[in-house]
Amino acid sequence: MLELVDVGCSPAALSDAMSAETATELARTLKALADPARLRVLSLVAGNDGREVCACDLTDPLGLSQPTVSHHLKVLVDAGFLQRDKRGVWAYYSLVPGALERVTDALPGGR
Amino acid sequence: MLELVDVGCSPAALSDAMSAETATELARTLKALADPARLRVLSLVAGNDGREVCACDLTDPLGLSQPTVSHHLKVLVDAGFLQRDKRGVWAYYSLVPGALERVTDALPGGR
DNA sequence: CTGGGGTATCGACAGCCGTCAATGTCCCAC
DNA sequence: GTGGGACATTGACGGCTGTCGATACCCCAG
Repeated sequence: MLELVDVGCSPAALSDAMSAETATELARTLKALADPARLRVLSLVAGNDGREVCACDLTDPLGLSQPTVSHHLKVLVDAGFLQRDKRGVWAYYSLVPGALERVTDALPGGR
Repeated sequence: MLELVDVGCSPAALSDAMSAETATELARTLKALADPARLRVLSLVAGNDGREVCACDLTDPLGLSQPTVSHHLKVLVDAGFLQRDKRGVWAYYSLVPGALERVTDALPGGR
């Protein structure tokens, strides 16, 4: 007999996947990045060489209403990408150092 | 008088943001990554040291139905992260080299 | 050719998300 | 204290998205 069947598909031959919890966590962080408006916010803040950016500076270049900008800022703060510093009437935002690097390192194949 | 008003907020002092088109494009790519199931798929494929992974190997570790897995694979292929090689009845998937690096480089502050 | 099995597609449905107008909150100027 | 302005929150709405069952496609074995 000796049926050396070449299956062409060897199930269960996979090394362990990223755990479901890790994947969910990372996905939540990536969702915070996966929006044009938020990417532009980060770009604006990052483009200012670490200087803080006032919320009032953002609604014009983004072309969005003030509540919408505020919403996006909150998402980025909650995700750990931005930090808020409210001084008096104004709110200043700046990058959290290393936040983006931490995400790219957590990606599959990310070192 | 000499009112040296310190405004505390200097609008329009921002360098140019990422263009709306670039942001939309990058956001679309990131959306493809921002899902637990898809991250685990990439992790499974990447964890196999470049060897191809058969679609039939994926539905079990993911705990999802076959159509759903097929859907996620299509999203990852369309986004340029995976390439499909259908040989006979089976479909083999492998990483597109450099796809992930290209995304991380496009991120704000992503040099 | 016929049957069987691996994949892809379709249709439907629930839940999430981005957006805005309206409103609330809080701090400063007067 | 009173008014105004900057920012946050709420509520509502349309659109997108992940999921599944059902079904179609397609290749190989016999």
